[in-house]
Amino acid sequence: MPRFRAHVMCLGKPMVGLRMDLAAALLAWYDRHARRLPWRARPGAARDPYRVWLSEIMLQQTRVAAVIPYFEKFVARWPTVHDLARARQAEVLAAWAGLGYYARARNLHRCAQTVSETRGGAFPDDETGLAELPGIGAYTAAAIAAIAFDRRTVAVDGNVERVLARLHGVREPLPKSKPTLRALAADLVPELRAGDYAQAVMDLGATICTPAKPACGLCPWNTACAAHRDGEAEDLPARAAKKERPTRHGVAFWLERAGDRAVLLRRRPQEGLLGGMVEVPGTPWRDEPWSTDEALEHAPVHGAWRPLRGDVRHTFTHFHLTLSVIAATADADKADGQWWCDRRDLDDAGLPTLMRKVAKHALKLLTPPATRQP
DNA sequence: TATTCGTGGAC
DNA sequence: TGTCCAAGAAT
Repeated sequence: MPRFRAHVMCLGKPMVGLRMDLAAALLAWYDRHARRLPWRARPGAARDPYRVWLSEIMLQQTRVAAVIPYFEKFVARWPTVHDLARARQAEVLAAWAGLGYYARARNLHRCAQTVSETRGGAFPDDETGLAELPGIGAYTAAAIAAIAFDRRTVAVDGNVERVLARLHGVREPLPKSKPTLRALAADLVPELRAGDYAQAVMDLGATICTPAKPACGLCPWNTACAAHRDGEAEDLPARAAKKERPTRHGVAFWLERAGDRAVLLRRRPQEGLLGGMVEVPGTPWRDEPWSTDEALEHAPVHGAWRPLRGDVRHTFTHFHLTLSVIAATADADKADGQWWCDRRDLDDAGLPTLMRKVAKHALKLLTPPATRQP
């Protein structure tokens, strides 16, 4: 690391000099290469804490490319935190459908109501106050405080952990190395431009210091990077072995109303997987496959149920799911908590991805080829 | 501290 | 096809 070492020796205060030089180099890189993202203010323009907050919640464990269309949809429909607070939870969940981790949407709505109703629409401007709000944890509080209010915080996310593990050659696997990486990250945060710095590390991690095949040749920190020097950038950070995912099984009941062929839907309970989301009625999910007779005990109505060939496969974070689908036509009225959804409205019904797969599967098998859409 | 929460792109 | 894992939080 010739360039940095020379600078350090001149200063006579090695760690301070190194830190200043690294932060300055990263900010200079950021000034040239910052991605233009919908939630980022133009240089010199005022930051909108609502947009910063909304983007940070959406970006939790979610890639930028997946977030952008959702962010645009949300700010167009709910331009301020007051607008979002006044929305029905069902509307917010439907708009969030497909983005995953639905507790984020429930907490987002609660948070908007708190900020709107008890704070006049003003978000807390420091880390401590932000962290008291639902859905805002240690990382997000630090990130919002830095990006929206230019507080000098230490926002440590997956990008920062990866970049710091490589920069310092930390071989201890995550998550045990978290405290070490946080301390190393804290040493680098500059006094000025804390918000830009936080976003710069994100961009570095997302575009240069990527998990696979990092572009070390383009990295503003490559001359200081221990992993690059030792040829092990792609091997860091190490991670504890993850345990294998079991496969669970369920049966979905595709019920069409006689006449207009509207489809029966219902809402899942607030807690747990897909909490509060719309679903096609079904059995519980368990480790063993279901026989048809067994599944029918959970059917929403009695009728001439017949299995559809094939099944629907979906993978969640911690298990695989295989759903078989059985179908029937009913004259019966809906039960409490359930409703009929016109076939043409299914795309806008707020179905999570698993349930969209169920609908696609059933529609394909139950729609006569002659009338199927081209 | 460990588990439970989605989804889709990259490989 | 399967595996990895991404701007984490809540419990």
